[in-house]
Amino acid sequence: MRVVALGPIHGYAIAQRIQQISRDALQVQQGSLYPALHRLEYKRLLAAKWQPSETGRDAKFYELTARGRAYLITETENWKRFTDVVGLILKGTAEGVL
Amino acid sequence: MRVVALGPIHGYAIAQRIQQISRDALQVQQGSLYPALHRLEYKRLLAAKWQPSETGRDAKFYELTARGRAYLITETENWKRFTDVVGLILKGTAEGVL
DNA sequence: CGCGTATATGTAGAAGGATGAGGTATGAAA
DNA sequence: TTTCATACCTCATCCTTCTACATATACGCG
Repeated sequence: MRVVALGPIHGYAIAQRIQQISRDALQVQQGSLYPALHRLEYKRLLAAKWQPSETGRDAKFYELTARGRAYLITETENWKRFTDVVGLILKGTAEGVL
Repeated sequence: MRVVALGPIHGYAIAQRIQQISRDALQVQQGSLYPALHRLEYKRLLAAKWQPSETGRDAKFYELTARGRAYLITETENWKRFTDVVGLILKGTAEGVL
């Protein structure tokens, strides 16, 4: 969703973008990506329309809906809280053993 | 596993510890915790023995094995790499939109 | 003594999502 | 013309989580 927030983009390009940003550290499998996009569309967090892509072929471009934007913000905060807490546990909260 | 790394501890106490460290932000359900401990024990990442707990009752105390210690270290690094990359994407890699 | 509460472990069923494999189709280049 | 990159999709399987339930013991209180 964060990638889609940068502007309308189709699924295949999302995967490339993530791989590129993460310098190949993260790759989203197509078998995960497309169902996920369908779920987000079904929940009306994303909206899709068919348009010719850069290569001239038709592709399904996704955009954030208003709900999607709100959802992304709150979930980003949740993600930060969650990883902060996990970080606390992994660091051992100053009791540094290991 | 990181909590177990602090010293032998039984399942119930692990849940309390995590909840305490996270100031109630994270609570591990018993239905997730016990099967997870069983899986880790099966994979020989944890070892268990029955001992009387602080309250006098018998409880199953878990400890990291050598494999568990190694596993924890590499997985902690993986976790850091993963969350760093997700952080990059969520921040938009300096293209700051949203 | 009986009762409730905190302690302590576990299982079962349903639901959700990732994975790996496979399938389809098009446009461009070799 | 065959191969490659693009672009979409589905399916079976596995793994994990969640909720709910089930069991049992120690301790304090009235």
